[in-house]
Amino acid sequence: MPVITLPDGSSRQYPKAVTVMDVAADIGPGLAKATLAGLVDGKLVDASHSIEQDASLSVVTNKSDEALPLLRHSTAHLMAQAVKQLFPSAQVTIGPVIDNGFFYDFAFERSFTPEDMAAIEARMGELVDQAIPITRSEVGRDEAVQFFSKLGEDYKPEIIESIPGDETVSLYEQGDFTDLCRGPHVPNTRHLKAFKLTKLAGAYWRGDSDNAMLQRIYGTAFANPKELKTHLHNLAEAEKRDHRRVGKQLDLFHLQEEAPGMVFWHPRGWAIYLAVESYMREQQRRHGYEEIRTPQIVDFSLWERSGHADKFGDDMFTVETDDRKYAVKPMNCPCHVQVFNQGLKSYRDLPLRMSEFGSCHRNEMSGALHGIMRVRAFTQDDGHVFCTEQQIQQEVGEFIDFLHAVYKDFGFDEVIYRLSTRPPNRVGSDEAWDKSEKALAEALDAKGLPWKELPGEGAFYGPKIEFSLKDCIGRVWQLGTMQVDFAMPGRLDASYVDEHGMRQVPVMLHRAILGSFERFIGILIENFEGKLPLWLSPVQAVVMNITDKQSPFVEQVAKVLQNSGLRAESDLRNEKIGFKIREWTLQRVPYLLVAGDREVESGSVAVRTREGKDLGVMTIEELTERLKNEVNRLGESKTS
RNA sequence: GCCCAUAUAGCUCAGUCGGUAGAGCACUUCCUUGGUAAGGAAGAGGUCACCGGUUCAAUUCCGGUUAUGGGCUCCA
Repeated sequence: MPVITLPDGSSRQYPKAVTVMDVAADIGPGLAKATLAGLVDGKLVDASHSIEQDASLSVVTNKSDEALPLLRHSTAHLMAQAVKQLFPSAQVTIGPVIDNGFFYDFAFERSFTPEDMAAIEARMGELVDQAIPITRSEVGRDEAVQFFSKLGEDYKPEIIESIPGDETVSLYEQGDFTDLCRGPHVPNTRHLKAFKLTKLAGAYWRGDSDNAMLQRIYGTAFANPKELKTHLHNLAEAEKRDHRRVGKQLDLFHLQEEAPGMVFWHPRGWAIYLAVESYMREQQRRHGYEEIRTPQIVDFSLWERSGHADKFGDDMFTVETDDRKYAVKPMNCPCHVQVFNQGLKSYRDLPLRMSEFGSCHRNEMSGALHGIMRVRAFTQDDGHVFCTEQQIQQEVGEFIDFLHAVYKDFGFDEVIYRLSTRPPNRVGSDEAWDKSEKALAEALDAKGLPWKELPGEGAFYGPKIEFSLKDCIGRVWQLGTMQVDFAMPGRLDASYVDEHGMRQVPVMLHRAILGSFERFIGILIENFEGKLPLWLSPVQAVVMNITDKQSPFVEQVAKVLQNSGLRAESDLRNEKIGFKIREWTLQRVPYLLVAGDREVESGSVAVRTREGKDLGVMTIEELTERLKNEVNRLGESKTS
């Protein structure tokens, strides 16, 4: 006699076990029709789930928070059913829900085409119209393996093998299609009425590049067509922020075939770069870093000693002369150890902080390149701290504060924290790894930051904290990093004299805040849609005349602003003021300054912001003062 | 590197069922001197990414290369 408690606090008693759907029907036929699943004691279950004992129940309809993943998962099955009907020889593998949608991977003798995708989507629509019931059954493992083997499915048995022994194996059947699945699912295909297949891609079976390449179809689904439409619209809008698009519009940089993955910075893009660089230079100086500069090419033997050649040799650019082989440096750390090694260091010198805007080259795989976010030539805001084991925690803590202060100045607050721990392929003792992983985890916890562990993702010489941000369409990019390294200093013979006069090997912390200028500026552009705060804007103000009469005055104003250290330009073109305003607004110039006869008369300009706000008339002194103050306030002026 | 797609004027794109191409914006010149998101006219501008093949003829069809885009894998 289960008593079912509903979200409104009311309860209903039943003489025997009831399903979620029974209860929904008991409440009303309208609810039964809308029922997708149930939350029984907080656990999401099928509408057909039988409730044997007293429980709380919340009926899930497409208005519930739980509906979206459910709909997407069921839509993935729907897609698989359509694919199996259209391409019977395709084999099904996995089809999970992901952020904003789902995908399903198929093994098929050929690649799917965009036309196939349209056909699949059309068939999915037909299956929805057929209102096919979706039912769950639980089976034994052997039975399940046999079932899929008989169907000629090679991948499903492999998945069944990997299901933990104490978990039941369940199948979901909808018409002529049955899939292995944990569930839950919607009770009928008729509930799936707002979906779209979005892209085709290859994907390795089990994410391993040694395995077969499968055909992945991505899609998304929503509770109703209106939400789907909104989502697609938002996505299209977000793509307008793409740094490649904005970079072209604002004439910031370009890339070309002769130098794949290497940025040609144009004057305006370089102005941003320089603003970021001089800011970082000053910040690092204030945080006790000494800036250095090390060679661009270094004999290959150094990379052999550091261990990089072994692991990354194929990805390094090399330069060969008659009798020597050099590597174009892929990173700066071994060079920094060389600087550390000059002269005898005392424990009194530690922690010793070194920084370099280090230009690095890595021959990244062609498929990895992405605009200026993933390139082959980049400059890191690199830094290394040589310290003792006891100093690690303190240094890591200070670094995290430093990083936050910098991100705040750039207007970034949604940082993703991840701790990557020991990989299978590594150097250094387990004891050293234990210590360094613990040091990083404790530093994060001490700051109360939410972090996720990425097991096995650490560098070969040590664990690392990754500080990441999202781009315009939600892709996550690593910017900052803090890595503990017990290995490299020893390999490269770094040492200091401790308080007892004994030689000790220092610990080395590798760290970056921006990561690379290229990626950071890419993220910056997308974050602000090109509307950078004043201190980063490549052109901070444009002074324009209304007729030729004001030209000398306009040039004079531009000069005054330039002499105050502002990036100002004049626009004396024979164009109407409306045209100039439009052009410079589209160029995201923060301040548009107009001088007509009236302003010349009073030695002032009419000030308009790129947001279209009229700030009235200001004298040149007032204006200069205002702009300089705003520049000094840095990131507070975030506008997006 | 792997799977798929794409490559036409400076930019955004159209087009050619195989007969060497077009628009808008930008550019140049001229007219216009106009007060806050596009004033008007004329002109110039393309080995249709590159290399091969098929063909009387290839920008178009086929193959390869390179680059770019979306994923996968990788990311010291």
